Amino acid sequence: MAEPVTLRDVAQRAGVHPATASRALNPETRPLVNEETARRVLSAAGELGYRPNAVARSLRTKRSMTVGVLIPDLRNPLFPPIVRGIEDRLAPDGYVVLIGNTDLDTDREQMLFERMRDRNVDGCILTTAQLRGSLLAEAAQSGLPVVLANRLAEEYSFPSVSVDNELGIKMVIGHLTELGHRRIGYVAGPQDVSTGLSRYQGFITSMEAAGLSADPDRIVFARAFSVEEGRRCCQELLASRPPCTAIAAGNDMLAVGCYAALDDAGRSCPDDISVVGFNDMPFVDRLRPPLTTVAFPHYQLGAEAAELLLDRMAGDGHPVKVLYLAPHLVVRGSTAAPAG
Amino acid sequence: MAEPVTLRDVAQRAGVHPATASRALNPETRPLVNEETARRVLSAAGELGYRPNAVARSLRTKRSMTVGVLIPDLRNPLFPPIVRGIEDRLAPDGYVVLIGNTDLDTDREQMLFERMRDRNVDGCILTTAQLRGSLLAEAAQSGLPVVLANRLAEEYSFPSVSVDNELGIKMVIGHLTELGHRRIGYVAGPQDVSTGLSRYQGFITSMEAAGLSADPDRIVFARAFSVEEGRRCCQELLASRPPCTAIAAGNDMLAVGCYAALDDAGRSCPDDISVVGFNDMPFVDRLRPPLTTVAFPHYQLGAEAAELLLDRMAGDGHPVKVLYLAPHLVVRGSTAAPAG
DNA sequence: TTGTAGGCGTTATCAC
DNA sequence: GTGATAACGCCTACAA
Repeated sequence: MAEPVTLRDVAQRAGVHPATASRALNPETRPLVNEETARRVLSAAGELGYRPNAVARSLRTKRSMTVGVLIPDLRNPLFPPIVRGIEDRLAPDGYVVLIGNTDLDTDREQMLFERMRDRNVDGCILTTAQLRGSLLAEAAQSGLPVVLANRLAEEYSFPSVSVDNELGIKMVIGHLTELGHRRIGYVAGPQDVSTGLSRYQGFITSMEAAGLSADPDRIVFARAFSVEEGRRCCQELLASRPPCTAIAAGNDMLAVGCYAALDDAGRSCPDDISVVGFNDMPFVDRLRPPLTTVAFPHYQLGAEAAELLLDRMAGDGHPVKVLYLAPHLVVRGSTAAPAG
Repeated sequence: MAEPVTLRDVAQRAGVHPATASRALNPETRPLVNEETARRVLSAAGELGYRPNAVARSLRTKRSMTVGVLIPDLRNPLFPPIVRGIEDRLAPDGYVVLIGNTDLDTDREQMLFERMRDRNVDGCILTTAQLRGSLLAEAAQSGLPVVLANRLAEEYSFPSVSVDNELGIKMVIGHLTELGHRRIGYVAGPQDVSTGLSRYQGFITSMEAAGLSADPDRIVFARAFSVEEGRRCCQELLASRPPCTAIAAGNDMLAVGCYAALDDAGRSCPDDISVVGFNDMPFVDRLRPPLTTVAFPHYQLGAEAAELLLDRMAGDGHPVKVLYLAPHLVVRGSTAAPAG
């Protein structure tokens, strides 16, 4: 196959000691070595096709130039742009991304986090942490640089980037009430995840602020941010009396589930019932009907999280930053004035 | 912060030599050590919360329990299920996944592949290789276990999993001709990628087999598998005379682009023009109109690729396997009989 | 400016 | 069955 070229090989060819070769090859220490010598080393390295062994370097320097990214499920269209934003911000600095899907399963989260730590990652971006899971405790205690993306922690202080969920929901309720809706149902996401909780709280607050009752009969809790759960919850809502004229969903996946339930029940959106989502996932503008939803810049959220992580890893004692991205409402075809 | 527990710490606490502790901790070599001693070591490790340092181990053993996955762009909904399938198949065996988005850019491909090799990955899954790019040459020469997913190599022999693209296109043409279409346009994907090329070839072959002419005026080549390119190509097709009554697209992204171009032009799908995609990406069943397309099991494709890679990494001299998954046509609302 | 030496945490190969 | 030793490839005081 192929014989790996090591620093010794380069040094030998350049006629210098490996230590000198190391210094010449490393931009940081290059000034320490004679220009001419450095040139010889560099060209020897080039000719041999030398690539430093990142593992050996990592063992020595305690830096792996690798970061871990934990997400619930890549198949949720919300996450690909976030991951992409992370990678794009990190790649120019030489980092590479380890990815792990957790399914919001505590054990799996734990396992993946440990595997990443074992591999000496320089930092982690979590979009996955349960509000009070042991993962956050472990992360905090480990001293590993950790940044939260699209999530907030209750009890620990991590840098984070997220959306102003309350504000987003407020926009949703504002839009629906303007259209004339009064009986608004809510499909809430899991309450042990910060996005689920804060949007739910935002719903309650906004409804009350609008002088409407957040009737518990018109609130259903999904066990996961999934299409299937959205469908189930919507079915329940359809049975409530008097019926809702609009449904707000904790995220777009749940909203798509509502579409499915409405189809099943032979109800039309928005003629019979309006539906609003949250996230503005890719392609929801092309659903039938196009989904009215709360948008925020996903890619940028990832990029910002990466930026925070870089700060953190540089360890310049920056204070812990908590960033909020502004949401905005995108009105499309899934909302209309109530029928009556 | 936290003091990392090393093998020496465990050994010391168990009152044995580090080498013995190592043997006791490793299932493979445990039989070599006294049961009682092993027990002591294990419990010492447990009490201290010992986790072996994967980097050090990797330096020594030349295995990193890490595999690299290169894809064009995670934001193309085709890839998340594939990546997920890969991870799920690999995780039980202790592997972790490094991911890289290449945008089909040769330099970026190269860079990411090298970074992964530097980190001593045990293998790579490529869904991204240009047909004749230097990446494949480098991969072949490196001796690193490499598997192709959703791609085929022209000049090298790699294990691979892909769809039978010719067959898929044949189904598309069969469906359209049955509906009565004769003037069928084609939005071809990039020809330097195997999926683009084989589907294009399949189109030509199928058209001829159906006794139709594959008129060059009704074939447009996209420079990328993107919505934007699909839109552009469809615009061109709309200008051809006599006009097509149906458009087949090289993949779903291009088909979505066709939707956009039709919207722009005020043409209706399927009333004015039928559109067919390829891939059955998630959510295309919920587009407006639901997209008729060629489906295949994405998740399973990833899982199979991972399986092939595991074989390869085990190095049991298996012959090179080339796997094809059967496609099937999913007829939805975007196709209908031609207007006239 | 360059060479020497030691060690990062493991595991493999010896001896005992 | 266990301990000693060396080495994986690199970096970095320190000495020259």
